[in-house]
Amino acid sequence: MLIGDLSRRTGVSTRALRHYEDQGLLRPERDTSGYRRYDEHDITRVAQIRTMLAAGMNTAAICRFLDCARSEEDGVRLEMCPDLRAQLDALQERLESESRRIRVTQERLGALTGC
DNA sequence: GTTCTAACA
DNA sequence: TGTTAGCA
Repeated sequence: MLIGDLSRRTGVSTRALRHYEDQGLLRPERDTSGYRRYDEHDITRVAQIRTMLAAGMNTAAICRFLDCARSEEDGVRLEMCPDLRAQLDALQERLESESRRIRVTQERLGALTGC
């Protein structure tokens, strides 16, 4: 299928699909016209990418661990390995650090407004 | 009409 | 990521 078809079937813009390719997340074939050709497998692949992005992973991490993704009935799951475990733990720590920073800012704002 | 690359009022 | 330009 062409990029337009994949875009419609996944709800992801053609711009984003090309970007994912630039980031090494997708490697579509090219026909004689230079048009990208995708297969059914790419549909689940895009879904996995979206799920991983939504979970806070950057494209570099997704590129490294996309093959660990498993699409099941209830959603996408990652097959854990020590390396991936470390990556996700580090991400979790950054997220918690940000949460604390936001909380402190909220408290300062509260003190500022007397609330 | 669709895709491609490149670039940004 | 959107959008637009100029092609094929």
